[in-house]
Amino acid sequence: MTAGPETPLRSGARRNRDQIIAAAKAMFLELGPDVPMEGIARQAGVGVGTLYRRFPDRVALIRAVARHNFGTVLEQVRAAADEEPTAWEAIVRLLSRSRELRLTVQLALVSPLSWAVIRDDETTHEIQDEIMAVLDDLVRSAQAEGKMRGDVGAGDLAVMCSLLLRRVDLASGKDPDLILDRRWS
Amino acid sequence: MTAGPETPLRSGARRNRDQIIAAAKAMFLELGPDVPMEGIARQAGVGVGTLYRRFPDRVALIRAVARHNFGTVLEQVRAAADEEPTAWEAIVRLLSRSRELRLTVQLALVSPLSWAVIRDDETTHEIQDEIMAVLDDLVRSAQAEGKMRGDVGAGDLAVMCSLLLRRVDLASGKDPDLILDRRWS
Amino acid sequence: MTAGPETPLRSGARRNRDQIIAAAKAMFLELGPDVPMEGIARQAGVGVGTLYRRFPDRVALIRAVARHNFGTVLEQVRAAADEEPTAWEAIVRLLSRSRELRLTVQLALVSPLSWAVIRDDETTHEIQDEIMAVLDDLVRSAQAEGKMRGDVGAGDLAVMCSLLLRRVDLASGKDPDLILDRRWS
Amino acid sequence: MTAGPETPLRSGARRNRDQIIAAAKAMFLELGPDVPMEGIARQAGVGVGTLYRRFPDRVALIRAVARHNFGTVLEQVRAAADEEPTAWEAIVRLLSRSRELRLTVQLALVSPLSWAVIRDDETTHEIQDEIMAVLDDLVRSAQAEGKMRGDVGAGDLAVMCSLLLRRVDLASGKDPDLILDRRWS
DNA sequence: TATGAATGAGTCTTCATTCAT
DNA sequence: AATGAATGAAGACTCATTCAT
Repeated sequence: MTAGPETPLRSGARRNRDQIIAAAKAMFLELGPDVPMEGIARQAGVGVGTLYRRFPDRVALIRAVARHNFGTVLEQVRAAADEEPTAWEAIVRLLSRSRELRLTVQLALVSPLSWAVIRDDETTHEIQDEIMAVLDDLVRSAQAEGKMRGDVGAGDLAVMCSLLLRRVDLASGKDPDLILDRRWS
Repeated sequence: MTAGPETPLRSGARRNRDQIIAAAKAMFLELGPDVPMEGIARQAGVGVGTLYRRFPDRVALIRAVARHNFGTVLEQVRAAADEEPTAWEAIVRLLSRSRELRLTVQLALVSPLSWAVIRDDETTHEIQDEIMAVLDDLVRSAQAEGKMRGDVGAGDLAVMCSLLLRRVDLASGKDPDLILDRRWS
Repeated sequence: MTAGPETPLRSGARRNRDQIIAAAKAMFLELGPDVPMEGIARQAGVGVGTLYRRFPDRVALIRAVARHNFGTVLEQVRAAADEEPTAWEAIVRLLSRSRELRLTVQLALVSPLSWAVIRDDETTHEIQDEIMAVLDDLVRSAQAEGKMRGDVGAGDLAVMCSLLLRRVDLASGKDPDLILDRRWS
Repeated sequence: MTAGPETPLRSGARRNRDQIIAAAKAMFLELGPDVPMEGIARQAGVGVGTLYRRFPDRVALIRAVARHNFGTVLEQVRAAADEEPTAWEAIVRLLSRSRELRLTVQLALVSPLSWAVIRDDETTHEIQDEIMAVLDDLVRSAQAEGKMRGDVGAGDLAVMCSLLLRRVDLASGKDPDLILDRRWS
């Protein structure tokens, strides 16, 4: 018996977990990451107690949502790389049509708390690194395809993505400086 | 008596007001617009009561900070336009060196509340319009100078500034779409 | 299990609710309807949070106390009508010995806030109407018994009760005029 | 010179005082004796500072308003006694047409605080005693005139006025008992 | 294991009172 | 003497978190 007696319970628990993350993601986006935990629980169709059983506190929940978000972005990035005929088209698809990317970014920016949670979560970093690796490949391929200016990989894509996905601390005094001088000519 | 009839009261009150806005601006940036009002008051060196006398509630305070921020941006934009020898250099100076711009933007993005406050404040809109007017002039001049590609005015500058200064609602379903296709070639 | 599915939770909650209303009633009478909510909670033996869970704000609490008060008056009026041998004796019992009636009235008069709450609560009005219906019956019966002057029903009883139980607005300019002329001869 | 240099100032001060009392009386009636002092000051057309110069705290203000109210009632009672041809008519005029009386009463009942202030103010008591003295005379005269039942003086007039003007503590357990038994036959 | 009632610390906000001008 | 700005203590209310059922 590979499937023990716990399987149905596990799947119920899993459903709960997913519903909570989905509800939290939606409410974070709409109302910021300060929404009452009880509201999230209600939206997810569970009691607060259940929410707290899965996620010991708000930070844990934000972390889980962040991982989920970045995980989805990673999937989309890979899908684009796999499915589009050229690297260039993959990049265009990602940048112009990825709503997920923007939502993910928004969560990261939306509050000092969520920013800090993401900054400090190693698992999220790993996902971000995987995303960046795929993107780097894409950029290099696109340049090899002759579809992209040579200075873009470290420039614009960074402005649009790296800024968003990397741990750049906007509040710190250190400007990433956006490589702007080169760009506007 | 050199001073006008209300000068003594006004000057103290004015100083307080400025201190409160400065404190609020700093703390909003560092900790988000949810920082305890009492903390802001302490930082400003006044009692909570004084803070509430000037700004009936948090929204009023956020609004005042936003106006102040955008007002400073406007000053900087005008200063750059006036002081730099060419429009092009003015643009570069603004985009590469304006910390104020980034801070202003950050407040706008940092929470649903501040976003909504800015979106609904007519006075802020007027300042934003003035900023955009100066920027439009600069872009047109830079293009006349031959220093800027013709498609930039409506493109990149918009990506960097318009997105930031205009009332684009990131949370809405409608993508500004970022004119990306043209950009990456 | 003898108890129904919600009995355990409900019974504790119900007890809390009753304790809160009792505490509020007592403190409203002694200190007015402005007593700190926290004091009421303490008196009731619960935390403030519990108080607010049952009654979202002070108005809701005043309303609940008013309904409870008038409900008790209704019970007493009915009891008097049922238990006394004659209508006349029922009336005397009510007017001379009903402490509840006076306390109820006092809450209504004690502050503009409680006055307004009672004035606007339809449920309270319904209870008041039931009270008045029983009283009307009693007066008519007493007159039939020959124990009461014919002009009393619309006069003194109204002065004492109707003024108290009906929605007469003392603060308005319109005098109920108290049918005084007839009375003092 | 009987009128010293202070006379104009004194009269200004007196005007201030009167305005404050008038404003306080109006606002106590409308909003209860908890209205913000600053609101009273504004209504009176003076600064808070001035209000506090005249009345060191809220209790002093309530006391002053109470004295003023009862003083006006006394004037009206005397006027009625003087101007009406018979005691009976004076009584009818007072009870049926004295709006002042009701307002005065209402202030006394309206909150535990004002109740206590009136209960403890000797000056107010003296005014109340004068009022009662005039009323007693009127009742006795009316009875001599044969216009009033002999049991009224201690009964109804007490119910209507004494209850209102005397220091009966409604909240105490001791019922004045309203001499009801005799009344309803 | 899921639920939601209870708790109370943390914030917001008001307003009596003081005091510099 | 009049003014109204400043203060901070007090009270309202919310919500994260715990825990009995």
